[in-house]
Amino acid sequence: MAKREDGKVTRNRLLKAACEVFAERGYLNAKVAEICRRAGANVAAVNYYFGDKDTLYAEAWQYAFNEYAMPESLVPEHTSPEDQLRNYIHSLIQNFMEKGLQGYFTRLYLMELANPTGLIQNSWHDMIKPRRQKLIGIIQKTLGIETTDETVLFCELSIISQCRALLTINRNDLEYLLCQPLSRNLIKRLADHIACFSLAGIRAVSKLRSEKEEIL
Amino acid sequence: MAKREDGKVTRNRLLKAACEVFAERGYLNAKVAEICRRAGANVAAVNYYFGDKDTLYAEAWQYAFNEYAMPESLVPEHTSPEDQLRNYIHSLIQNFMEKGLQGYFTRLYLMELANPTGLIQNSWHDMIKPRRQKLIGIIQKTLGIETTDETVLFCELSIISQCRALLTINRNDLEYLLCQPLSRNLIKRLADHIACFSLAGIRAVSKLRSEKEEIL
Amino acid sequence: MAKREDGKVTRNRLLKAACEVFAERGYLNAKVAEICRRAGANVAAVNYYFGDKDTLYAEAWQYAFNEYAMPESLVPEHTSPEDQLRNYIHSLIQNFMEKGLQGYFTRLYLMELANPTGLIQNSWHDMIKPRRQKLIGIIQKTLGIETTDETVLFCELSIISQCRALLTINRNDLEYLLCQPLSRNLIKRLADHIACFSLAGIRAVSKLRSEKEEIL
Amino acid sequence: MAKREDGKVTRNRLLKAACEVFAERGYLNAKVAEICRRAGANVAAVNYYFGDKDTLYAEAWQYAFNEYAMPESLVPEHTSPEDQLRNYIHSLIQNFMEKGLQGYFTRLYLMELANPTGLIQNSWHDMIKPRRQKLIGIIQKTLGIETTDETVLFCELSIISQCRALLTINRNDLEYLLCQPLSRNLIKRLADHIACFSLAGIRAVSKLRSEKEEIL
DNA sequence: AATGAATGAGCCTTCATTCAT
DNA sequence: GATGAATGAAGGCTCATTCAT
Repeated sequence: MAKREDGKVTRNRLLKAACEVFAERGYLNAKVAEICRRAGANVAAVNYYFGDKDTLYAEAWQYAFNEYAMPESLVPEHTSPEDQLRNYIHSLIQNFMEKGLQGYFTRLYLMELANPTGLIQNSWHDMIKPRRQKLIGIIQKTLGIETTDETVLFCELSIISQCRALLTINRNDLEYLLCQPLSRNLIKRLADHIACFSLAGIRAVSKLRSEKEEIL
Repeated sequence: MAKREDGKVTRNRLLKAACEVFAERGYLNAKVAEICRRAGANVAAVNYYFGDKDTLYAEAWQYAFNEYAMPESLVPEHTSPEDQLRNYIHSLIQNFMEKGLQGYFTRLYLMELANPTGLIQNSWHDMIKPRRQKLIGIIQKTLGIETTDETVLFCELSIISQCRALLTINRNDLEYLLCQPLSRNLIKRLADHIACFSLAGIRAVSKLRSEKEEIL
Repeated sequence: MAKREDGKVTRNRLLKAACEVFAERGYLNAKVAEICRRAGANVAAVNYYFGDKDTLYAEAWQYAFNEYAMPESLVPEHTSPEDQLRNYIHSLIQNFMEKGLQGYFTRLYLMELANPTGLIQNSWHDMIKPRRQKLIGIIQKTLGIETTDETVLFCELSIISQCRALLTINRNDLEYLLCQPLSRNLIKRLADHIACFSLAGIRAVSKLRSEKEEIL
Repeated sequence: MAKREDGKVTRNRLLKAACEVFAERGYLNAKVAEICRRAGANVAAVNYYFGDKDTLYAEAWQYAFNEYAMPESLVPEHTSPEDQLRNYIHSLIQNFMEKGLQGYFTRLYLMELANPTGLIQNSWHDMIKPRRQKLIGIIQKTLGIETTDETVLFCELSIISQCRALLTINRNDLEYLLCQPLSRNLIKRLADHIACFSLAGIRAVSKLRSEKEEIL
């Protein structure tokens, strides 16, 4: 019985190590040998437990999502939509920028976006869905509508894009662009900026939308 | 059988093939052998003309930038800042979305962002600089200031991020997010959205900035 | 078909084959593939066990030194310095000339001298040290001194040079120079000659040295 | 007519460059590309003028011998055999140790000894012969005999070996062995040592020889 | 006569995977 | 159930050589 336990333990250590290495290096640069080494397991362990590298990758994705992904209840309910948006953006950006276990999922996500391996297409949308709902809800409240039309989706895209860009860019380039070193405070100011910028944006396109509708 | 071409001819064929393959597969997945094959040259051709894969990569970047990148004079002068911003965003996005096979530069750019090879750091900033100047100028005019303080750079980042995101995402995912197929018209509407959204954003943070200054 | 040997077995076969090939062909001409072939192993075996060709080379050196080098106790104690010197030279030369295929170490040594790879500099002096001590001791006794001044080192160099030269020269050239085929007896006479020649040499420079000292 | 001249000029520049590079790096490490570069000629020049690398090597040997080898009349006649031997050794060692054009031949010679390419076996002995005669003559005079028996050849070997060893060893190792940095003065003292050491050696084996003959 | 473009054979190394134990 | 030994396919690079001009 102890042995069966050991099996699961090793398997989990492999998954954790896989998240680390895939997140740090991307799929191609990640070496199964290193994953095994970090997991304290044999070189053959990956093939033994998962069959091959591809399968390990897909399972690591799931694992990362379950273990590290942004907590569901990251946005306090019962506050104004404006505050909710600000909160959402802040928590998203902090999640991006801070090193640590919670960053794995976002990194994997990013890596996959830029270099699609085609190995996780099945689970991709399902994993993303709950997060989207939250943001879309906030946008709808801000706009004062309940439908999910093009305008809402465009706003979602604008907000997500601004947040995601901070991770897409490597630290050096970001510091070069902003002409100052990254600090906790800078990140906070950036989040404030994005919230303010986006809130105004939402409202502006809201007007545009109303005008269009009136015409129709 | 056309041997002994001008030398430059083969070299250019290699560069073109390199752009294709690097853009399609990324640096690691790109095989020197395939580049040579596509260029109709011998496996040793890359070494002969460029020394090694790294150098070829850097030169392909330059080549892609020169051949395919957005034309310098993309924004008509003598219009209102609002129109200039709209124009800038439209041309940027169209460049991203419509070039089809010829969007090599943007693809290379993206790949490098996600998986920095560190091989083009020297030329990187130089290639980007003129484009930035243009956008920063527009933002300054919109804000009615001439300095390049944090607020300006934040706005630049917000705008660029929204545009770039459209390429970060692969076509299928984008269509999934927006719940409709990509069309010329959709792209136009998206550009309009980003312009409107951002213009309002700039103005909003402008106010914030003025308020801050008054306090100081 | 004897797969899954102890691991050490294959490793040792590789080391032995490496000694052979490096000794026969020198570092550059030695091909990893041939070493593996001779060891009955896969091309990747060298990488598996040693990481790369350089490390294999360094380890082969150690192996050759341990396996084939001249036995420590080559000189009987408690005899006159003259006899000891004669013994030392005889055993050194015999070691050089007679070991046939097993003279790996001396061959490697020579190859390295002529084409320094810089890969064994660390172990080099350590491996040589004990042998030197023995000879230096004999020379000191012959000179009747205990210090290790320049004169002693010059004598060491003279003696070692004469012995080593017999290996520096290939067999054909040596036979050409001496106008007779190499035989056990010729080697013996050569060793006698070097011993006699050197003994007289040591004594001569000894006198020179005493005279110098008197002047000072 | 000027063109035919150019051909010979280039050919000679190639030979000179080949001597340099072969002497510096040995046959295997020498790259034809570098030889051509140093000669200011095309990559294909070696093959054009000499057919292949091997032939160039052989011709470079001849060239080095003719151009750089020790001058015939290096030993003043009409002095005592002792002085002649001292002179011979001094000039030989200086020839070895000093960098410069004259060192090429000796270096090529050495390289070939340690890593026989088998490409110059034909000319080898012929090129060496005149130098040997000079030394053998001196030894014979010192021994007071005219025959070239084994004893004479052994002495020749002993002397040459000591001199050659100074080049066989790389500078660092030599300084390590002698516990002091190489200086012009040290080289002079070494040459003195070898002369003194060898003179005594010759005389000692001379006695041995006489005794042997008496027995016979 | 001489050159620069182009080639191909071969080498070292990497790495996911397999297999006997 | 799990491991360490062993493999093979493939990649980047070197370099002497060839060939059309």
